[in-house]
Amino acid sequence: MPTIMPEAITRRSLHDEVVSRLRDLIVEGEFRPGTRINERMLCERFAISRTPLREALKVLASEGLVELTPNRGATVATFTLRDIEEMFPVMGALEALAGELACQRITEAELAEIRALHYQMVVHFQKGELPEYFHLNQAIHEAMLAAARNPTLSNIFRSLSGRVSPARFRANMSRARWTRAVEEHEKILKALEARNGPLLSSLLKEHLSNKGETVREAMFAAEDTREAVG
Amino acid sequence: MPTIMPEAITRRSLHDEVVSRLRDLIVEGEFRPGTRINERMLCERFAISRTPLREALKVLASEGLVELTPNRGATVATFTLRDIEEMFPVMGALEALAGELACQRITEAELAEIRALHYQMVVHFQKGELPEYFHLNQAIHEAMLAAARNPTLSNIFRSLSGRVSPARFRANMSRARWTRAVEEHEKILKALEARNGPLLSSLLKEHLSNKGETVREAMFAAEDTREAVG
DNA sequence: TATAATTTTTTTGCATTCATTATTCATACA
DNA sequence: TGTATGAATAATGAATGCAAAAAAATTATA
Repeated sequence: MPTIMPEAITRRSLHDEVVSRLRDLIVEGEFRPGTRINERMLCERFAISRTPLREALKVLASEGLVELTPNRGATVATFTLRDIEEMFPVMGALEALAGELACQRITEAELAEIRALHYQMVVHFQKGELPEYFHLNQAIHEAMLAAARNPTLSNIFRSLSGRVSPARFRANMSRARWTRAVEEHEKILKALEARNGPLLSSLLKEHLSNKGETVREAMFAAEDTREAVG
Repeated sequence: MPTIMPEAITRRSLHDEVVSRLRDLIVEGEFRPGTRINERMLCERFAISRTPLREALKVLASEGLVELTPNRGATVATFTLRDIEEMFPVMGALEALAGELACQRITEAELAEIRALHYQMVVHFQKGELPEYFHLNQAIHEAMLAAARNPTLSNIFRSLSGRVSPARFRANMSRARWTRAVEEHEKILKALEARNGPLLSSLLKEHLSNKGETVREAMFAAEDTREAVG
């Protein structure tokens, strides 16, 4: 990944632009898992030719957000229960590492930032504002990854996280799970403040495992109402 | 990843073929880090047009093997010391997870296979045959990943591993490091046989950390001889 | 001679076109 | 009526063509 330089004029090529736009469409749920992607249709929508679109599709395929079948085109990737069960332990391991590194490297300023995000998140929890909660939740995890000072780790985690987003975005949480998630975040913050790497590490692993369970449940619920996530 | 069905005829599209061929050229060192990739040249070499080639380059860029600069084309990705320092802890965390999962799930047959690979690898070590050693080493790690039964994990690890391969491929090891690596592998095998997840996990983390050190050293050496790895 | 400016060449980015492969629809047949 | 076969249509895969940008080469100038 190219580092973004200050002052540098960011000239994005068309296919690059298409990649992020398409990614958003998928992650934010307009293109649901399983949907067939018609090239002509998207070309008209973005007012571009097929060449950059096809290049973008290849990239998204290698990221795992779309599936390409030879001569049959692209579909938005579908996740089976199995896929979810595979992904969360991996994300757990990655975030556990991030936590350990963050404990060694985090600055007071970064910690203060995370603390602020945390308590703002708690407010949204108390008001029952799920989308806002999600947003801050993600911001906290991002901030911790940033504090780990390992862009490679961040990128891989973000990519995985992006792949589950289409499922998570539409997943409701039971109040019980939600409460528990907030409690876990409380402990995570304390461990980070104490720079207790091993503890933070195991808390994060546990936390991600529970997140996985939440998405699992949501997928079951979705299946019942014929709104399959994947 | 599409499941391979029995009887199904696997038809690879051109760009897909190009992706793996180009990847091999990079990983096996024919295209060294930093080399500019000329589209016309590669088109002639593969006897294809620019379209599938460009699609392949986009994919390899998203895998991190090549770097694309707008209007300036592609170069084989270069790794700084810093990149290496970032990647190995991540690979360590991933393989540690793989080890834990493998302890839970590995079959006797798989274990026997790994054992066989291990002792064959030791033979190559004793004969000082580095390429063969590398090959078996990789096979062992692959087999353990397979035993973890988590294709998502395997894919991510493989992708990362592929990114460092261009560096590792050309890295020599001191006899001391090599001896130590073999000793570590011995312990790893024992832990796997004992299904001792936590032990295996920490051994692998340590092992990967040492691998990182080895590559680091090799990079320094390469820099000295004006043969920069990246 | 060294440097700057300008022209030429090369290379990249994207659109378009052509060929091949799926899919759909209509027809024939049991 | 339901299935099978074949033609028509649409979609994908890859090659070519064209415009813009970058690199190289040439000329002009101090």
